[in-house]
Amino acid sequence: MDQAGGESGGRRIELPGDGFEWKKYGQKFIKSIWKFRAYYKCQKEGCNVKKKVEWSESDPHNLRIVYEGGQHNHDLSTQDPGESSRGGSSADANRYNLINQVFGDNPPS
DNA sequence: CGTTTTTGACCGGCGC
DNA sequence: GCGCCGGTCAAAAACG
Repeated sequence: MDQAGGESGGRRIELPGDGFEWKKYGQKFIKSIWKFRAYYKCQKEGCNVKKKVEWSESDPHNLRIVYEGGQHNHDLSTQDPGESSRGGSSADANRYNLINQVFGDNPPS
């Protein structure tokens, strides 16, 4: 990741930090929908959660993130203290109960 | 040195 | 039965 890459080439796409560590294990261009698809896996042991990122070649800013696997096995380490301590930290992780979350998705009408 | 990332290629499942 | 697609893995290279 950043530590090794040094960004000499520079990541082509900006990934929204969701508070978890993911390892990219695949990237492919789905011509069926004319969009790129990247596959990430949670790097926590016992955490078989997978993340899929899909974005269109013309709109790299439109990221559609889909979480798979359900819930994480470890506590969500949020960068913002207070948020997790805010009434029911477990509730925060609960939001990930929905197997799939979608981000972006803003087709101009 | 360790770690991570990137790309290519391969395989299985499904539909008709 | 066959073809096609999506998904995953492996290896190599580079950086601090």
